[in-house]
Amino acid sequence: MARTSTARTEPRRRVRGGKPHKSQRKFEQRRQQIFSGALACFERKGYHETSINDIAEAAGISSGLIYQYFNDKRDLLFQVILEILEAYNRDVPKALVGIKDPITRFQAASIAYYRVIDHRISATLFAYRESKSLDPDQIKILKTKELQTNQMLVDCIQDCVNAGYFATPNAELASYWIVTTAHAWGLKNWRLRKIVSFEDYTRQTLNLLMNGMLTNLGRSHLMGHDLLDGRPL
Amino acid sequence: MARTSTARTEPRRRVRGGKPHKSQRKFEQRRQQIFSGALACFERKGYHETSINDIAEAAGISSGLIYQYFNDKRDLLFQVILEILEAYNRDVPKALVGIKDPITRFQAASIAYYRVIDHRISATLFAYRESKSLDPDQIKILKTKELQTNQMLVDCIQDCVNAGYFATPNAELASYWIVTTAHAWGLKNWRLRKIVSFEDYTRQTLNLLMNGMLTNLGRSHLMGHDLLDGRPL
Amino acid sequence: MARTSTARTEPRRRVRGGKPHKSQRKFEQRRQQIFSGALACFERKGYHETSINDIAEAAGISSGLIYQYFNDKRDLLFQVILEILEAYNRDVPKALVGIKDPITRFQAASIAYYRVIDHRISATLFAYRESKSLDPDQIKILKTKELQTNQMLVDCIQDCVNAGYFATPNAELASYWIVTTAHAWGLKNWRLRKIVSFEDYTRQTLNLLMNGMLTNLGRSHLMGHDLLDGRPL
Amino acid sequence: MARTSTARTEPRRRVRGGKPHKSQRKFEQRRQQIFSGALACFERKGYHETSINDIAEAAGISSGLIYQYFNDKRDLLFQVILEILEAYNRDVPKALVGIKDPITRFQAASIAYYRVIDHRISATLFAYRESKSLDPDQIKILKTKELQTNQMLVDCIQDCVNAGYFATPNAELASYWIVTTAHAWGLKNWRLRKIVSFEDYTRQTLNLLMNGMLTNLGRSHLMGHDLLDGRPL
DNA sequence: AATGAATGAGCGTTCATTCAT
DNA sequence: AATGAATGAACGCTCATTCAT
Repeated sequence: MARTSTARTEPRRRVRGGKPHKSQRKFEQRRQQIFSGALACFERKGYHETSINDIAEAAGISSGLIYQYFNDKRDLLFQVILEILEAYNRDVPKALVGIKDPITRFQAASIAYYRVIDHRISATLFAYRESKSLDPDQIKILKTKELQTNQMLVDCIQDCVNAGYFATPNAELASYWIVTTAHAWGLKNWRLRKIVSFEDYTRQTLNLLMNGMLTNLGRSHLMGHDLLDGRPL
Repeated sequence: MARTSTARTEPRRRVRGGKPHKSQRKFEQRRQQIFSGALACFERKGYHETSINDIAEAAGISSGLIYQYFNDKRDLLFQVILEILEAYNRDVPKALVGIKDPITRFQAASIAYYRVIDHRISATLFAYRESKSLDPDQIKILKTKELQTNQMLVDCIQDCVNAGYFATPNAELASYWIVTTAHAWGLKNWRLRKIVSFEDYTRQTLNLLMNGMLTNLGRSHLMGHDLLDGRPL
Repeated sequence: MARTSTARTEPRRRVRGGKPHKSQRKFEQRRQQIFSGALACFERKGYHETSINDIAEAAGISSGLIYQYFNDKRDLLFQVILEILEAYNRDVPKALVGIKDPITRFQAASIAYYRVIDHRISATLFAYRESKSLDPDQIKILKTKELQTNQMLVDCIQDCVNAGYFATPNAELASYWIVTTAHAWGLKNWRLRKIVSFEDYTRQTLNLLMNGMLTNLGRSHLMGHDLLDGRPL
Repeated sequence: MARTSTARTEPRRRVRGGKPHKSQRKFEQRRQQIFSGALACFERKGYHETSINDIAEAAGISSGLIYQYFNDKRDLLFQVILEILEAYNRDVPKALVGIKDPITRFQAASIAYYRVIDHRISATLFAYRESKSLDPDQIKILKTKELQTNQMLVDCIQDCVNAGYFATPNAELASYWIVTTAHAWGLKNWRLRKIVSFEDYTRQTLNLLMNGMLTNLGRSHLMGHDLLDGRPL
């Protein structure tokens, strides 16, 4: 009866030993439906103010059905936040495909990170706000996921350091400068968007950060193919 | 039942036209008691998970009494967050007293800002998380309050720009670099504290940001009295 | 959050560290009110078919209040059954006050036992039916309580055996003959009451059981003061 | 939605005028499957705690299919209890086949009754517990069924009385002594099995009861072929 | 000023039952 | 014949808020 506080991910159907669905397709579709409904509600009203019925309504289904796809409301919250973080994890590497030059890779990764935040500002805010409501095991998973994303930035920075382009004593700290300023675009968007455009914010902030990290070698290496020079980002 | 969406601040006693307190002193004391209890609970468990009874118990009073000092639970939340922001507003100016040099003022203000965050990390996290639960009017007030604090930084930066020490096209954006990296120390403290000390974080991050803003004039002016050079911050 | 499956008895108020009630009297009164309402509902409709709202209504209070006196519905069930068993425990000893003769004591105890069942037939049925719904710890407590009551009968029987009046190899088994025939009056009352009166049932059944246990000494000792001889029981 | 309070027994297929089954055999097989699953669940967890899905899973079929064999969950409960009572009805007569002597018949019937309870203790407990959940019409049917079984004992006793072996004013009451003590073996098994074996319980209890009923004629008639004398029951 | 008993709306969750496939 | 996805009413329980004391 008592649920141990493990970070359950599987929908109940599976858990309870039911057979797999006839149609995995239909199953995933429904899941997405609920996901979208839940995300929309959570973003708008927050986790606690959203009732299961709100979600059901937003998803166009009955409330009971949700429990065939998610263990409980908290599980749904977890899944939704996880999905947001995984989107980060998916988008950043995509931006690096085919890019060889270390500094360009760093710039591309950073811009991608800024962009993914910009595209999902309210989802990002929501993830910041509501993670606290999860149980410790789930939070640990989210943190791990976040560190994975950050690691991609850390790797880019370390490559620049190894190539002699960046001089920064702590690559992970440096990665947090990117992460932090990206998130800041979301967290303080209510004000920032009134004083700079997304492009300007990205350009100026990245320039500032790179300025502080570049060696002379890096600075001269960069000339001619700085991603931040070209007009459209 | 129906809540009008005014950002009520006054305790009910006043509102209802009751007589003034025999002892304003006693009144403030009680208020503080409730404040402290509420903040402690909110930080630990979050707003929604905290019940009025939790707060009453933490404050050592009865639950009913809370309603003589605050209109409702949300009002209490509002006051508590307001108090946190006001602490920022109080501490930063204190650090500037007697300092004349623009760059030193900027550094002192920034360090003060970092420090106030560091001293109240969980309160800061809490304010970030729970502001969403307030009603629009209350949120507007908080934003105004936040802009006031930021304005102090903006002013410092603008003074540096005017003196020819900083070259930065947008002083408010620059102030956000301070604000967001300071907040980041709180928001990502779970990870950052494992890779840098508060002092190192502050020193390195401020150095980075200044590096990108200083003019040559500023750079030479700074020599000899850079707050970030002396060992203890 | 997760409640461990201990057999809680105390009302929540006390448990949660609240201060004791101003008026213990009022508290007990309310508790009794809920008790009576719950027992009435449980007897009539069974535990599962009874909703908390049914009980609240029967008790003339609001549903929420129940949770200030009982931990949950199951706790209420437990308390109610416990109360029933304790009534057995109270009534049987009363019947023995001042009686010295072993056989008379045995008869008096048995009659008392039969009587207490007869007076609370539906409560007895209810206890039989619903104990299964309790958690193991609570069931253990009930079993202990039941054994305490039985022990009084065992003692009476053993005294008779020691005095040479009864010859029965197993006093506890013999006590169960009393207990089960008494319970049978409740369990099969729907039929038994159509073929014998309570008095006749008691008289005939006890006579039968004693017949099988009495020694010749016991039989002659009994003459002249057999409780089962006098007309009114 | 509105349930008419008839004691429906027939599976829906029949009711709705569907064609007869290709294979009555298959039909009965399925029915048994569901029966077994339901009984297993009901005994272990009780009626209310068992969900239709539990039963479906235990029976290895889908939940929907149950409704082609039973009207609703209550109907299934009814059938299962009915089946338990019918097992009593089947087993007791079997024990009497070929036996002529009245007292021996009585003994054989009684032992058979004790035995059938012993073999299905948890089913017996379950029937006691859950009958309350049925509707009045269904309960009436169960009572009738129970009286039928009892009647076999009554007949045996009456035969003994008619033959002058037993002196007991009320044969049905006497039959209840058997029934009651047999059921007691189930109801109080948690304790009784710790103080006597099934054989000892049966032997001692039956001896006790017979002692009280036998006439001198009966007593001398019994000599030499008392079923309770031989070692193995 | 202070208490805490009392309320009752509202929540998350379950599950018997239906029905399209 | 058989499935299991879908429904939605109903439950146990919580807690902000009120108010008699």
